[in-house]
Amino acid sequence: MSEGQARLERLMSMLRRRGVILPAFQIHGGVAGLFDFGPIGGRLRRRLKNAWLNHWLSEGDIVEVDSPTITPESVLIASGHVGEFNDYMSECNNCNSAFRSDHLVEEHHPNPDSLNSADLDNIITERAVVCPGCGVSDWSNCRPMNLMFSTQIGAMKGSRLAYMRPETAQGMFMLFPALYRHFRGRLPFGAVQSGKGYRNEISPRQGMIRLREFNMAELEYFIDPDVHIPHDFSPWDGEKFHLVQDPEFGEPISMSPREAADANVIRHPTVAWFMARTWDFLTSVGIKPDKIRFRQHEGDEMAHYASDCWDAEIEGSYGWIECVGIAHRGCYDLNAHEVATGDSNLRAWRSYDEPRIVDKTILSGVGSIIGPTFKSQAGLVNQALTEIDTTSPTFPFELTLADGATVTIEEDMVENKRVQNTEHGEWFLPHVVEPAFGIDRILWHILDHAYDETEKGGEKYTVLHLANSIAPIDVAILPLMEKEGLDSLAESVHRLICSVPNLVSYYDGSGSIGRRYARADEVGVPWAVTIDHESLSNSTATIRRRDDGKQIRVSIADIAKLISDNSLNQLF
RNA sequence: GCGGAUGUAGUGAAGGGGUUAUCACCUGAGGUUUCCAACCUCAUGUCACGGGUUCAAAUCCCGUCGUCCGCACCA
Repeated sequence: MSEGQARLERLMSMLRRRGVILPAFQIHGGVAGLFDFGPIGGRLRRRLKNAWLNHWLSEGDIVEVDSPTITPESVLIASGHVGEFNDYMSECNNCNSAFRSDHLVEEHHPNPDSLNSADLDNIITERAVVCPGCGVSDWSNCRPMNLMFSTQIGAMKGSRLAYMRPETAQGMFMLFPALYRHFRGRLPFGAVQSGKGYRNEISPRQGMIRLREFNMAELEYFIDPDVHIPHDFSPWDGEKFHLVQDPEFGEPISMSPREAADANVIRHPTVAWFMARTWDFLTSVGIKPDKIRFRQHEGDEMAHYASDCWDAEIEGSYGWIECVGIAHRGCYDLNAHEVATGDSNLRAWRSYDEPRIVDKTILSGVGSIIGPTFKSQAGLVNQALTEIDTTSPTFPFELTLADGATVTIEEDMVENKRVQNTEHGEWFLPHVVEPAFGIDRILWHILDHAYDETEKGGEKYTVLHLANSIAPIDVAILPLMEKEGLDSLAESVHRLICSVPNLVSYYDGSGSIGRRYARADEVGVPWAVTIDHESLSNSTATIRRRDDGKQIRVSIADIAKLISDNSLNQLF
């Protein structure tokens, strides 16, 4: 076993032992890909999610929403997830490799995605498709592999097929009309949502990296594609981001976000801006800057909805792992839901600078002829006539109606008509830039980067260097000994600190003082207050800094304030 | 799904047809200790589940479930 793997195992043992992250349902045998967050981990994740939420809410034009995890099938059909996730798999009976059936028939069918399982099996058999692995043509029947968890809403006959959401984004698209009203029709604006997402992985591996139920935090930022947003890139002018471009466009390069946007390495400035803000977030919660890179998706790995996508990848024990996807989704989703539902509220209004007087000539059906000729179809014919481009067709011509029927239009059935309209603006589909964060993956890398195995007095010593802002416990309260009133004073300090909202302390009185410092260091408690005899006489206590063990003496009454306003470091 | 490995206290490991299943660390209580995993005494807690063989199964056999590693899959 490599040293890296050995370190990984020691880290995971520690996380289990100390109640940070544990395999779920262990007494029932456990389930791969599902984890519990214990007393330390639960708090850590809460702090991380809060940090994420505050990071985006501080922008001022972004709001928080929350939508259901159970999602009706039709939503996910419209979004493309049902099609994308309902892949058929064929297995080679010779070498037991499994492949996507539609990939196997790609050369024999123009649109393999549209085929059902029987068609796929037929083509594979008739064309004697050979196994890419072993070259033999001996296939099992294909089976659907749905990566979404399905369920029903309601019972029995009245039930409706649904899935556990594979992403939170669709919920935010459903809320677009409410968001649009909330912001009184002014783009750009955004919405964030953090919550659970589900994916029924065939075989989850790599611990926290591939989960079946995971915490995601997504932001949908709605923009007018025709309006240039003047992003301020100056905060990052001194930073060089590690950008791995699609090889088609160029070599990996180091650039500030401003340079990358100007040079069109990042194609949309809003995408560049979100990449920069993502970098801010990751570094603020303790991800090491030199272990972050942005990698552009290559054309063939782009998700079905994305038109340009950059992943923030973080390097850790499993190599470079995608932790954030920043995608320019265009108007894909709003358009898809508009088409699926016919709902007209998924658009935004764009006023023209000047009202436009549109003067045009259109083909108009002559009612006295259209009516008797087409009878019940007459309405559809008139409708279709207004939609054709030309005003001077050659007669007679075939006209296709909305219901698919075709009719023949003679010259005497139509006449040219001049109409004049004043248009003050237009309804358009906003575009969306979506940064999507994998909270669990980020959390894992925070732990991975913070986990420091050092030596102390010839013994192994581990410290978790968590950022103060996300440390699950703010301070440990330790009586030097549990006697002579030191213990009761320490208990009261502990309760005092816990009574302050958003401050968490823990009391530890067992074992030598050094052991208790070690216990606190191992789970990343940044501060340790020690109550000693001097505390009894003058109400002061020592406070120890985790990362260097240095101590200063402060008034007990000041401790809560010093920790909550993060000003302690200035006293050292 | 396939192949291989595997399942023993909170963690990490040893062992094994026989009556109290072992070790270290950890945890708890007491003692000691005036600031960095000290020491002493004591204590809690374990053989994945189900069936079979047997006088006796944690051990052997069968099955199930789970986990890990490869293959494949991974918007």
